[in-house]
Amino acid sequence: MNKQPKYRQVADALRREIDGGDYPPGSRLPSESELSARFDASRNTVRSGLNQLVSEGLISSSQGLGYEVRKHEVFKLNASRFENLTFEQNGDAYNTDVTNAGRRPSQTFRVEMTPANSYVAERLKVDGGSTTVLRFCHRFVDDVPWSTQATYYPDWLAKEAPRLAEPGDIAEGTTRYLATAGIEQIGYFDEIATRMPTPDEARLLDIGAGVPVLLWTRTGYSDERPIRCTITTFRGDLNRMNYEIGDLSARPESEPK
Amino acid sequence: MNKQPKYRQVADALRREIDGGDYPPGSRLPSESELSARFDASRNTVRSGLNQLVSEGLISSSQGLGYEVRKHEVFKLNASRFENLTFEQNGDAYNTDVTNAGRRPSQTFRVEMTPANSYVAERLKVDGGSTTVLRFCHRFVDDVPWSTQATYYPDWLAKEAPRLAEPGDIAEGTTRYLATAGIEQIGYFDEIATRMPTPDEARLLDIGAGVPVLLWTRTGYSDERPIRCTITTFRGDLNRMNYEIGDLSARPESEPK
DNA sequence: TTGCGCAACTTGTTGGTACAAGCTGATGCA
DNA sequence: TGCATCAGCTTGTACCAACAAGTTGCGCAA
Repeated sequence: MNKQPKYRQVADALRREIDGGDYPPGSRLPSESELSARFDASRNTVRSGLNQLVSEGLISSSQGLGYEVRKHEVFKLNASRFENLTFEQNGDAYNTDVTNAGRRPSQTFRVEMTPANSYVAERLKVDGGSTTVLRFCHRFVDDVPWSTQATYYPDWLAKEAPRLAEPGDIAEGTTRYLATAGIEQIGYFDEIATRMPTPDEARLLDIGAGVPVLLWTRTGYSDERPIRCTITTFRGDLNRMNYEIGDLSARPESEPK
Repeated sequence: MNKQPKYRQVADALRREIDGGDYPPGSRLPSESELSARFDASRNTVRSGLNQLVSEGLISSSQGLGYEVRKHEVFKLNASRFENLTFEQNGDAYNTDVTNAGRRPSQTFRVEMTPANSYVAERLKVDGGSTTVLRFCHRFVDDVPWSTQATYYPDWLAKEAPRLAEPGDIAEGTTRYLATAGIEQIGYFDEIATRMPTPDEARLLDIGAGVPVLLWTRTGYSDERPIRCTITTFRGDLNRMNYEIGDLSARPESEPK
């Protein structure tokens, strides 16, 4: 006989049907009571099964509406080209990338002075708790929260490049501005991790249960020392990071889907 | 008043206490009935709250034992050095990396012929369903499942380098073997994504609920065309990927923790 | 025609109960 | 002493009930 618990049978059956295309992305699942009748299980048991799929990120639910099959269009971010070392873009690579994809970018922005936490302090090689300039972006694509980006600059750098600590955009791009101030960024160290979002992140990025975040930390170096640390938090279901290494001339223009 | 539902209050309180160190990694939480008394909530409500923390990956539960605070030591993988273009390692970068970290690596290995799925076919620029050689690794660190790695080689390459399709290791490393066969890998395209594991992946990697997987796809190119596609699936809680770009001479040897 | 409000659906929350199943230590028999 | 068993803890599964709260559309009143 079937020794799987009933709630898991429900989850497995629905997962198969979703994967098989019976319920395409964006469509609605039958209601809990219908499923309850179909599987001859109590509403609680059906809910357990649905909950499983929610925490796998396959479906989402809203009160009064029902369960919907999640649609996920991933957005590709070419990290090795993102701020190319030879071709310095003017900082809004995000804007051009999103616009090129036919989507509408928007963002909120703020600047503040804040003590470095241990994670940032370690990467900037400054003392924990010492002051840093934080430039923070909250980015949207078609008004859907997409990512948050926090860039920390060490105190000594803000003294040499005072516009860093002023509110408002730096039109020519911070990297280029720093170059005019004599600080040239010649290398990066990228770290990529994933985990489930904290409640704060889930709120900021409007992440439902079952969607992990992709954490991207980029530490930029001059020829002497680290000059910035950028921590970007992406919705894991909507983003993919790409790196090109070496000679890819054999690679055609069209990227894999 | 507090308008948060009770099960969330339970989750938030416990999360604070775990983050605050009241329950260090590896320690056990009070039992459901104790928590039920403490929060003046039913066992079901407490279970909902605990379930929340499980799906955040913060705790795990086992029948008969109780709830345990998860410990997570991340393992750093330097992807840009992993198979350096100038310094060809002999393929077991994984073994040396793990051994250097004072851990014990082990793996199972198999070779098979398999039709390419659309994901692989797109990257190898072959027809969907055409035959590929699959070399598959299931890797462990200290007997804990760590990652699975599936490398697909196109059919035409297996004809030029027949040892690819033979079972058993290629001692000098596949990259080096391919070079002797006149196939030189001169560039990579890396894609990194994250999502919740499928039930299969959860089983293979022994992933509890609430832990995402990190997906790393590396497509290797010769000067003419793609020659391999490696798909690595990591436990997201135990791994972090690093990339070095540009000149990092200013970066000291010691990596950030 | 327009718009308000309610009925009838949906999921969300919380309580209860019962039994199954896994783990641990104590007890007692050989 | 050594080992089997069992009591008493733990979480896992499954059911029931009731009400809260969000959404939708129908129908009636202005």
